Amino acid sequence: MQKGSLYSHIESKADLLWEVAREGAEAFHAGLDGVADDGPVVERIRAALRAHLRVVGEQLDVATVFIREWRYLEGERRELFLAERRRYEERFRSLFREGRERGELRTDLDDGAAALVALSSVNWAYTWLRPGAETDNLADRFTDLLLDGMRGYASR
Amino acid sequence: MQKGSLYSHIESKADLLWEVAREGAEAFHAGLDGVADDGPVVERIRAALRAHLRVVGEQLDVATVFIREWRYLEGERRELFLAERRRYEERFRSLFREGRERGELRTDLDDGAAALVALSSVNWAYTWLRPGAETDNLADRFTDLLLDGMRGYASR
DNA sequence: TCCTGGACCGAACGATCGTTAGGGTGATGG
DNA sequence: CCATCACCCTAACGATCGTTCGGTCCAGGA
Repeated sequence: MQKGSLYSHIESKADLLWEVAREGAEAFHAGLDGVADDGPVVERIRAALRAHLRVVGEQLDVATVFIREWRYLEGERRELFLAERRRYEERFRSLFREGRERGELRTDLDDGAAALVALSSVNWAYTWLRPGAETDNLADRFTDLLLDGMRGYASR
Repeated sequence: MQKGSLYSHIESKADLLWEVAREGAEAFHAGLDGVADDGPVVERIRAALRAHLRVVGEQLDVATVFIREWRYLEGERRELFLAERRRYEERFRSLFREGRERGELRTDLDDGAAALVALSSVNWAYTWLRPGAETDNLADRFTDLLLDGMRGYASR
């Protein structure tokens, strides 16, 4: 397709970015929607990381916009997107908070830092993950590392 | 400064990118050079994460090139840079490997995954860290989370 | 069958980008 | 005091980018 032909599908480049950004928000939130809202928090965290990495692996371009390229949004759209993004991060964080409150995670857990480290790990994957690669195993390795840590042995 | 004036300092935009990329490699490797090569591995990991985050906080633009923008390098420079970057990651990984071999970290540790998660966490900071912000505390929070994990209590 | 509409092409537009050239300014040192 | 040099400016160039427009092609419906 020639560059000009694109404009029978979109209104402007900014519009296209906005559409892809919304598609990304939808995909990532839909991933979290598939995570049970009860049961062991540890398994819900695993499911959330799997869902996130799955979107990155299966919709790499959309994920790239949601993760990084959204910052070229302008005006009100930027604010609307940021609200969705903060909501996504908050949904993650509340997983860790709930785990701490229920005693399934350390009672001294800094859930903000925990969500940040977990999301950093899976976000960064958009820079190196091959499109279409298998991601569930990777997500599980991340989950085990984050939950059990690197030293000593954990309770599992 | 007007854009044209820049060219009394550089040869081309590509040259500038190359210079900043090398400056980044130097800064990050210098950070690791400041980490002791003996003593408790756990403290060396802490020092390495501190050093990395310090570069991100103090030289955000240089760090951004080292972490992400290097991919616009072309030809041989790209290969040279990638070798330096791989070496940096390998230096990190060898920390975790040594920790495992010495029994200071889990004997079943996947040191590749460990280095990936640790570096992802600190790399991602270039997207949100405020330039000049204090980073040592943050690095310590990351270190504790990664080493001790999120569930149960660890040996410290 | 013809007509319509959607998808794409090809060429062009103005704006921006990377770069060059020529010139001005101000500090430094012989 | 003048020459020099580093540093920056302005103006312009060609290339690329985002966008528009007229036209072609083709599938589906009347």
